[in-house]
Amino acid sequence: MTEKSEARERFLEAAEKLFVERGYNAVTVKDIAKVIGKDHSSLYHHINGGKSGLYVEVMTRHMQRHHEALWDIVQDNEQSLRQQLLQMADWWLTHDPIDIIRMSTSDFREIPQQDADIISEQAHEATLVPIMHALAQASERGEIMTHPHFGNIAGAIFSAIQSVHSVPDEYVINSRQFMAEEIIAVMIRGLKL
Amino acid sequence: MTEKSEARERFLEAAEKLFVERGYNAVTVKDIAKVIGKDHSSLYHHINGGKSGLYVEVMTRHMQRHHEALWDIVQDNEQSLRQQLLQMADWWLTHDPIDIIRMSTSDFREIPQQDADIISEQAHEATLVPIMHALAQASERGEIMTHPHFGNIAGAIFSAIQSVHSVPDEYVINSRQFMAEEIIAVMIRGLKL
DNA sequence: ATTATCTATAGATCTATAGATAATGC
DNA sequence: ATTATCTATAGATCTATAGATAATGC
Repeated sequence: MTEKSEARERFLEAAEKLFVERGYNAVTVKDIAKVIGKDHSSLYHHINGGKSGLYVEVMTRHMQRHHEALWDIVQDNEQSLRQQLLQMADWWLTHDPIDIIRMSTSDFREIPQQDADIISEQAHEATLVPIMHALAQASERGEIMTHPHFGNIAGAIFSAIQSVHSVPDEYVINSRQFMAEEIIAVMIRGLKL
Repeated sequence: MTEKSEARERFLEAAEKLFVERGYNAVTVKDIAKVIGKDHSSLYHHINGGKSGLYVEVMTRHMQRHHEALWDIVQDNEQSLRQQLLQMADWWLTHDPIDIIRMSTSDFREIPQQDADIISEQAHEATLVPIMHALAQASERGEIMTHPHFGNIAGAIFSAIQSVHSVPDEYVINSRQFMAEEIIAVMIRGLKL
């Protein structure tokens, strides 16, 4: 195995897309190899730890990408909670849904618990923590009330926005971003002083 | 196959529990049979359509149960949106999470699309429609504002409450019901006139 | 010479069925 | 006599590896 390799990178990207879209069990190593037009046996030349090792590597990276993007958004919009949440919504709705429940009830059953714990923690850092941070800043500015359990509220906001993903195309009003905007408006209004 | 049978019913119940908990692909017919201490080949004596037929039958029933429970709650608490939502939250948090995303991106890939469409529609009727109904009633009473897209708001409320399921035990504040109560309070406040 | 890819195949697991044996209903 | 359960096994699929062949780097 080589750490740096064009082919390896393509395997990782294909795997990330499929694992995130369908979950661990609905993806075979053949599915992944097929995406980039190679035989699945080639995958084992580039990846350590087989399918489950691949999942762990790829999901770790996936969460890191979300983490970076979210913190950039938080810092680029420091003066407006609404702006922060709108930008987050835009990011989430232009990427695949993050199905925490599926990960913990299905995917994590197939990998070592130690790895599951790491990915779980990363998911938390990449989703709820940035929202909590934005909420805390906004309450310091007096933009919203202080709330004793911002973690709980952050979870609600995250899931509410993610829910827009599961609206079928034919029921979308204007755009998914618009729907998220409506949800964010209600949430912020409910937190106003 | 016999429609009415003690053993058949036990197979169905075991299957419902496992499919809902883990999703289609993370459950084998052996897992299901093991729960009730029978060989998996016995399952085929009671069930038509094999594993996928079993899934369809069991998930249809699952959604119908939610549907009935939710409408009972709506009708037993007609004068208070808060009470309706609190009761719904209590129901959802004492049952397994309803992972619509997992169903549509993983489970439904393994069953005929026609069946997937039916279950999808049932899930909609069992979750969002009751909330929409409660919201419409509340706006008629003047309890909350009229909002042009109650479907969107209902989706947000449903997902926000469901999100409490994915909070690990050690991070639960008071109880999961209490956390749902906080979320409901913010949502209702955001919808007040 | 080293790295990447493919062919072939082992071994495990999974769904499903045939057919023998056991349990139950009349 | 009918219904339910188990044993045994077929056939498909999946992960993983060994080893031959092709491509690439120096």
